[in-house]
Amino acid sequence: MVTVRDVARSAGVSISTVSRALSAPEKVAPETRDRVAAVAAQLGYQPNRAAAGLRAGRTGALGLLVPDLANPYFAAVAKGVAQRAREHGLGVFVVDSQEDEALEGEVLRGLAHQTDGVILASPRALEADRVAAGTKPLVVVNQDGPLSVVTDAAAGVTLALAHLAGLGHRRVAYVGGPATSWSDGQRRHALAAVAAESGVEVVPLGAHPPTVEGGASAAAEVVGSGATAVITFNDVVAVGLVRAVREQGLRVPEDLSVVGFDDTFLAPLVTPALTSVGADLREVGRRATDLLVARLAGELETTASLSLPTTLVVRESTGEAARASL
Amino acid sequence: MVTVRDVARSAGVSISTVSRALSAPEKVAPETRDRVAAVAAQLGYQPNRAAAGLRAGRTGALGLLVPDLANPYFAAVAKGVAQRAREHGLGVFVVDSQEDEALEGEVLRGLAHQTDGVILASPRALEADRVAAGTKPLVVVNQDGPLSVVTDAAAGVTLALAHLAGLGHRRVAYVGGPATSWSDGQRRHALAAVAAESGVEVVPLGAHPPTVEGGASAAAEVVGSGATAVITFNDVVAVGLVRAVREQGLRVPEDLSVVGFDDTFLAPLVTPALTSVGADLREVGRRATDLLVARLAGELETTASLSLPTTLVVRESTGEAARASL
DNA sequence: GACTATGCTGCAAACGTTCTCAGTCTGCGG
DNA sequence: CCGCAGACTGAGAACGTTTGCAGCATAGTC
Repeated sequence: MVTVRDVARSAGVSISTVSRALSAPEKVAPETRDRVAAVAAQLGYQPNRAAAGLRAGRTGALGLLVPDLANPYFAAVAKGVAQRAREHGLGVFVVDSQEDEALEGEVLRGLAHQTDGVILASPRALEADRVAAGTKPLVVVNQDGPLSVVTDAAAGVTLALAHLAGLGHRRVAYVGGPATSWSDGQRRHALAAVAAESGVEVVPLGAHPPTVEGGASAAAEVVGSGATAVITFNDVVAVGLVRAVREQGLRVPEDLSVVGFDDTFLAPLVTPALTSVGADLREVGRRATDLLVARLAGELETTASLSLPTTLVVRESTGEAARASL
Repeated sequence: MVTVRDVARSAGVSISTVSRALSAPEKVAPETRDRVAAVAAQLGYQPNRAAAGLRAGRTGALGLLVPDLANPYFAAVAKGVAQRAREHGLGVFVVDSQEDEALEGEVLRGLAHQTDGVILASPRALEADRVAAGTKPLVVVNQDGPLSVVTDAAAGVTLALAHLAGLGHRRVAYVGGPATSWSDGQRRHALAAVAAESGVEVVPLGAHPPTVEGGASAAAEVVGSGATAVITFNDVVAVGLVRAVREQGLRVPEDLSVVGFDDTFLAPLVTPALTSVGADLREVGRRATDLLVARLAGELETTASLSLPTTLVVRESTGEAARASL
């Protein structure tokens, strides 16, 4: 492995100069800088990040904690983070906590010690552990925190309700996600607040797992609620719900309009294609990264919150309310 | 930040002893070890990986290069890697090359210098760059290499063809993926080899992008081929194809049977649910990680290949061949 | 009782950087 | 011609850990 010493020897300068030439070019004479750069390139020198980090006190990497990498939602966020981090010249340590809350705290502490800062994309509220992350900056996604990036749930549900109201729906059910989900809470809250002014009655239903099975298990409840339209916690739940109500002989959207959430790539692929409230999750990842980087550079107060807009993508799963109720 | 010195002072031993107590417990007296462990725990000591890596010559992290984290295929592999790496006490540096081949080489070199080894999940053949990764062990997924984990494409297409033959299909098209894809080549090869003995005529079609649009663009070619069944490069292509042929008034599976590949979580969710040739991609990630770890521990020859079984999951998109041809 | 294993511990040198500090050299004003 | 500012460079100490080597008991062997 070629080190800074090799470059120095080969360029006929000291290691200090090599270091400066590469990381603080303005502090070195132009011709020296060029010579060093040329030699470094020729030798294929790659600075040892560990060593640099050790001395400089920063690791050049940031941590990303997600509950499930295989979930398209988090995958999209992760992609945004990975992408932007690379642009900033930072590495990304990704940890999949496998939805395990206990693991999450432990992993968070571990991550904090080998990164410059952490992005926490877990939907679970982890007040205690977040504090335990210690002195390292922590950016949370779709959750409350000193540094946070959230998607505008209120705007999202407002759009969805307006859309449904425009189609003549007067009674809309909401199939919620896990009770521990911050986003679920935000949506329920927003739904209650917005319902009145959009002239729609909202029927909040119980918590269901954010899976196909969760959606299926909510079918009976939805049908029994007398709603002509339903908003679900996410697209996967919507798919499960659609499938289950179809098996009961109901048609979507003729008998029941369904609005998904997150507008994952799943939404346009299923039949009927899902109308879904979405946000650019990749952008969420990018902005979270930017926020963290800015904080690391000291360009930021210790607290900053960013709300990203949501959109409603209308597809085939929503239509006119044909009947007063089911 | 609490260092090994703090623990040493607090436990009344030297830093060497602390280091040994934590990383080579058998070399230290039981009571000393316990005292050190207790103090370390109490102080919340977390070893600085960068420093440890610097001295020991290993970073305690491995690199994972994927072309697209948001692609369920790679997301599943990544999850397996992340999961198993954590079990081994290793970190994972994830880089998303964004399908950019040029970037891939550069990134690979960069990764090699800040990890102990790299898992390359790119479908593109990168002979030159893989060599450039240098001395660090490299495990490739679904590609040729000294260290590799592949899914058994031959077994997969055999299963698919047998299934289709059993349904009476005599002419089966294959909608291929990118020409640079190693997996695509393997499948074409296997299809040609297996066709004869299964009594099915295989019509290999051109290369298409591995996207919904790619599937749609293949529709005309498929219909024109006179095949009653088609095997696609992956599930997403299958979805696009199904959609496009339906718009031409054909029914799936009545008029055309469709077999996807990879059996991603998409397959059961679309309508009709896709019959798909699958492999446990998470397991692929896990085994790749194990392979790399074994190699790092020196328990392995410099070359080792692992082939994981594939299965055929029969769903709704395949059925009896009703007509001799379209 | 001396000598040698044996088990445990501490000292100090690395690992490859960054960064402070103290030079050295040039050019310029006095 | 001297002094001094300014631009650049080099020596060397740190960063936190691992690890070879040596020291030192203790116990075992003759």
